[in-house]
Amino acid sequence: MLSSKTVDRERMAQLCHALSDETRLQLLELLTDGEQCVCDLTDALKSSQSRLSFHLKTLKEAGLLQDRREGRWVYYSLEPAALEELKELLQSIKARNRTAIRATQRCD
Amino acid sequence: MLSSKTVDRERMAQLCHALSDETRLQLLELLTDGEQCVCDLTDALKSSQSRLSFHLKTLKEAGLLQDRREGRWVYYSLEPAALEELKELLQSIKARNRTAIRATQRCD
DNA sequence: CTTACTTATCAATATTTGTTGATTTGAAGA
DNA sequence: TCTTCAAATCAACAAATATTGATAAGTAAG
Repeated sequence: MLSSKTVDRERMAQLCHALSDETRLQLLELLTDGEQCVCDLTDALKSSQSRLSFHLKTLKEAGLLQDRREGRWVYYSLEPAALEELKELLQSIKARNRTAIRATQRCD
Repeated sequence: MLSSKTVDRERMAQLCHALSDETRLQLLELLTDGEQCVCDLTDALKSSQSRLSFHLKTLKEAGLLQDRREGRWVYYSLEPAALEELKELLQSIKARNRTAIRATQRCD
C-alpha cells in the first residue's frame, strides 16, 4: 500500500519540477494574459518551436496547462487549479510544522 | 536593469527546484517534527551521510532550512518563511491570471 | 493530390543534477 | 597530542533533463 503522504510527495515533486525552470515560468507568465498559440509563444520568447514544445509538454503533464486545437493552431492556457493544489500542499507542510512538538532533541 | 519579474522568476525557480526532489521533501517532512541532526536524518531515511548532506545543502541554499552547530552535531530546522514566500509567488501568478483580459486571440 | 503551415516527436548531443566512496574539517575526549 | 566521531567536501561516475536540427503528423487551401 502506498501512503497518501508518498502520493502527495510524488505529486508535489512533479509540480515543483515543472515550476523549477525559468523558461517554463515565463511561459506561465505569458499565459496569465490569456490563452495563446505556440507561434505567439515562440515569438514572445524568441525561442525555437521544438524547445518550447518540450517545455509546454512538461507543464501540461504536470497539469499546469491545458491545450486546445483549433485548425492548424494549438492554444495553451493556464489550469489555475494546479497552482491552487500546490498552495495547498505547501500549506499542509506548514500546518504540520505549526502543530509539531518542538522538543529539542540531543544526539549525545 | 533587471526587472523584479526576472528576479522573482529566478527565486521561484530556485525554491521550486529545491522542492522538486522526493528525498528533499522527505527531509522537510521529518523536520516538521522539530530540528534534527544529520545523524537522525540518515537513520530515518536509511541513506548515506554524503547524499543527505548534498540535499540538505540544496535546501539550505534555497533558504528552506537553517542549521546550527552544537558540538559535533549540526542541527537542521525549517525556515517556514521560505514556504510562505513561495505561496506568495504562486499567489501573484494566480492574481495576474484572475485580472487578465481574457481576449481569445486568433492566429489567422 | 500537392503544397504550405503549425506543432509534435525523435535521435543525437550537451548540460545539469544526483550518487558513491574517499578524504577533509572541526569538535570533543582520552 | 592522538583518537574518535559528525558532517562537509571532493572527484569520479551515473542518471536525468534540456537543446538542437531533422522529420513526421495533422490541417487547410490551391
